[in-house]
Amino acid sequence: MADMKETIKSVSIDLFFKKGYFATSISDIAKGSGIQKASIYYHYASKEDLLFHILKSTMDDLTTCLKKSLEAVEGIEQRMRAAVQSHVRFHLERQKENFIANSELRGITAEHYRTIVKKRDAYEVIFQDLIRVGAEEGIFADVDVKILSYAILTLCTAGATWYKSNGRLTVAQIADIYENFIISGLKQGSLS
Amino acid sequence: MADMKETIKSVSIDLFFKKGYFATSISDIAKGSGIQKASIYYHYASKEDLLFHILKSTMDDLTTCLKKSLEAVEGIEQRMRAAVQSHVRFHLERQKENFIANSELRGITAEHYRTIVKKRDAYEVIFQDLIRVGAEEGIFADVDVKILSYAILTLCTAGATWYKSNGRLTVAQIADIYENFIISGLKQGSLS
DNA sequence: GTCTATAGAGTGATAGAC
DNA sequence: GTCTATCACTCTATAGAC
Repeated sequence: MADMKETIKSVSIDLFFKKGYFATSISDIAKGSGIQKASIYYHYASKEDLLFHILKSTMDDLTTCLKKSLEAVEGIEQRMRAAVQSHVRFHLERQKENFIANSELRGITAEHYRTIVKKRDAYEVIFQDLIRVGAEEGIFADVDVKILSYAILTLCTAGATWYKSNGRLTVAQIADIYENFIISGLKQGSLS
Repeated sequence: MADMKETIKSVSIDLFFKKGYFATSISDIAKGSGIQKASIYYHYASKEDLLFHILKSTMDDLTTCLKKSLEAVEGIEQRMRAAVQSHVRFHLERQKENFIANSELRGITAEHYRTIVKKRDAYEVIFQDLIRVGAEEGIFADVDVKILSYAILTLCTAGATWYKSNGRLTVAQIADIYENFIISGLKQGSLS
């Protein structure tokens, strides 16, 4: 109970993941946090503000994580492999937040929505550039950049829907499976 | 206004797609249908009953569509290609229902949930069998059947999130892109 | 920083008239 | 088959005490 603001956020992530944003009440969050519901409003301006905080920090951390993963990697194929690894791992390791980030965008105001979508677009562009340059260099097949970038991202994001941390496969194993599948799909039979 | 029961269902699909199940009220549905909210309950027992009707018919039609697409097709690779085409097309052509089917499962009762998941599992098994047999026959690489089946299905389902019917690509073009990407990913560089 | 109390609106659902 | 009226409840959010 060190930091109540963080406790509330953490409890909210659990509840939004399990029940959904609209199905979760401020009362539920208060109960989970061990305080009265009025006290929530000392830490967050509104329920929407709380959701926005979760979405924003998740998107920021996701982007930071990707950029860090690409820092020292050279060559388009290796960079794409690193990008996929980063994306998959982040989504599995912070499963709940990522699930919320992908399913509760309708819960935020129009202005906040624009902020999040802008961040998401910038993230997508990094993948799109990798696909485009890879195709230009002949490493990848001549594919539709937009569609393939959505495909790759959704594919990896999907893990956040069904992944169980005590399941059959580790995060590293799942990331490897996706990495190989995606690289093969991008090459479409052309030589490496 | 021919059949009010169908009108209510159709209006609900639009609203659940746009705002989400929990964010949509019976009052909203009544307004959209041009009747009073009490009249909804003549046609459907509850709001949850309405959602379940939508989910159930979507899943049934999806499965029917797949089985029909596979009827006369021979050879594992061709069958997988046909299955992917069927899955993508159905998801793009009935975008709203499919989006709801993939995002509002938390809105139904435990018993109804089991009914839907059972249908979904049976659908997934068709894809898993194709991957498994394909790998046994050496047509596909020796991949993880479960993970790859989830990957393939989510990939195609994703279209329902971003697809716009007046967009740059037709349903047929998108289906072809996915088909090639997936088959390449399944083969992983091995010969056809 | 957390509490009790409550405002004010909206919710799903039902009763009974027509 | 649709209506009006209403029940019983829950919701987000605020006021003001401590």
